[in-house]
Amino acid sequence: MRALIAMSGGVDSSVAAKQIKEAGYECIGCTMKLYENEDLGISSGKTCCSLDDIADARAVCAKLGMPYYVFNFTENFREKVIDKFVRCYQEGITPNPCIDCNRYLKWDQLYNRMKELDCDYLVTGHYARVEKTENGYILKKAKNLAKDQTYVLYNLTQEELAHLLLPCGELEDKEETRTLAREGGFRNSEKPDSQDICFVPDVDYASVVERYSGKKSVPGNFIDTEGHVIAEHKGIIHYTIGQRKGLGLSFTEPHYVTKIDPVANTVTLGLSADLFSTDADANDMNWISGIVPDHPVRCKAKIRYRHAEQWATVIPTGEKTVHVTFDEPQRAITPGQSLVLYDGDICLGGGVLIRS
RNA sequence: UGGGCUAUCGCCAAGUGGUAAGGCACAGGACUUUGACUCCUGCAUUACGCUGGUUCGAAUCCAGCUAGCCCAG
Repeated sequence: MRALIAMSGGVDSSVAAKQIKEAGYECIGCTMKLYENEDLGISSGKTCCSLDDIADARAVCAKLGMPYYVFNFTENFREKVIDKFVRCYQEGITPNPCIDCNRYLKWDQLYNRMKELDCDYLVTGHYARVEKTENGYILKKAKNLAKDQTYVLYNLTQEELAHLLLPCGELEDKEETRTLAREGGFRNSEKPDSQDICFVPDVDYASVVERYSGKKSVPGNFIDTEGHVIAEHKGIIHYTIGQRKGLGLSFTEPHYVTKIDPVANTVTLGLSADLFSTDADANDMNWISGIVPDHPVRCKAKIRYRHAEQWATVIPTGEKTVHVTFDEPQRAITPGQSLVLYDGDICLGGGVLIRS
């Protein structure tokens, strides 16, 4: 059996490679080059495909005795991830580029490369598990629940799951991951976990939006829930629902962004209590089973990566759309973020929240 | 230029003789493969509009000045 291993240069995917190699697969390592680091002024550290990262991945492959390739996916990444990222912010919604990157790069581009290279499986360092049941494949949470990443994998299909191996899903905790990396003698065994948006050099995503779009954000009005103008904002790309910091305004109590109107170019500010609601709609829905339920589904749901899943009732309203009603009001349900559904430790699928 | 009120950190605001609460904002950190949220830490060191006075001791009492607001003009 042949496996193509997607390696970021980080610890997790390096350990994934080690596990698969030791399991007896014929392995090929690869890294997707997603953007020109030089353009963004990125040197190393917290990204997933800087020159240093590629060197790390290459070194691990050499250690494991497997061939290694770098695939240039910069065009695809720009089109499917960055362009969409920019467009979303300009429309006043808040994208999750990691989900798009997985969907369009890993599950589309890389999956095709796997086939072209005559491999049977694609391997990544994600913390999640794939299992085969009598009713098909299921996506399960990782054993290491603290690192579970099923949230960003909800777009997987039966066909893709059939050719996907996620060895990190079986690891108990991060220390086990690092121990395996040390055993392998990997030079990146102590490398910090990645975080932040890989193509945003510092925390300033807004300047990336401005640079890629070539448009300066246009200041507009902060308004209160009654519509009264309070002050001027820097442009809607700087805000997201539920945001408190960076408003530059002081009141007797904390204020949060409760609404963004791209047409009027206004940002509504309200109190924490104004952020809670029970209902939302999502589109672009993917049911991992491949079957759209013909009845309401009782399950748990998350509305952001780091959100404790909550009980909800999900009603399919079309092939690709659902309406969700949470048992308890949820804070800052944000258009552009993903709604992901769970039945116990099984990820049922998910979609993208839209303005209601 | 008659009367009244108010002047404390960027903003709001406690404090009424005993040696400057708190909230917001801001900064740094933690958390985190998205944006947020959250949490932690820091943030007026003789300083409380200015100048004097009373007092062992004042932001807190007194006087004058200055500024702003309000009501009469």
